[in-house]
Amino acid sequence: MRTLPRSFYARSAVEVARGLLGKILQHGDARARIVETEAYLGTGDAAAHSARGITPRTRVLFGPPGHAYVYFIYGMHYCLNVVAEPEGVAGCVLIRAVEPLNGLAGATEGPGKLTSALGLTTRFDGTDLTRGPLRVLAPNDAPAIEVGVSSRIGIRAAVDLPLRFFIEGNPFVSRPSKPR
DNA sequence: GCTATGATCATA
DNA sequence: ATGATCATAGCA
Repeated sequence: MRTLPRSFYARSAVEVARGLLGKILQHGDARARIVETEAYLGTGDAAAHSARGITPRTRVLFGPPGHAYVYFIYGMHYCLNVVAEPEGVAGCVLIRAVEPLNGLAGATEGPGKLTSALGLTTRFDGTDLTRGPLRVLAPNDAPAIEVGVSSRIGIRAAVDLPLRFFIEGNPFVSRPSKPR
């Protein structure tokens, strides 16, 4: 299996979100298939962390693509994102659900759950996904995938934008069809 | 410095 | 509907 090159990430958040479906998320020996993602745009997206400019937390969103953006939320959960767009342009993809392949304990459907199962914390914030222990790989035998689209989950702003992507029919998708 | 709030999840 | 539980951001 081949590690995705940085050029894969240097595209729009929407393209990266779709492209990430079916790819393999690897942390050490643990591997899982990405089955659900959400795109967050750098500009014109009130729901994105980057919407109000660069802060110490969001600076990685404006940096080079192919890096991890991990943040802590609700006092309990970590969320894993992948930085997209060329350097200088904000934009990221939230990994919402993965399908466990090996070396994984616990549920992985839902952003808080998968980071818990993979052992991801803010320690991985800003790490390079093209090298190091946390990577995204392209499977050798890419199965045919039907991509479903819906509005994003768990946000207040820009609820109507169709920026959530998932593998149609995959049982590990956190929410089968259209949310509220 | 202080405080409101949130890209969640499990439970009732 | 609510609670667990805390980093971040915005303001003073």
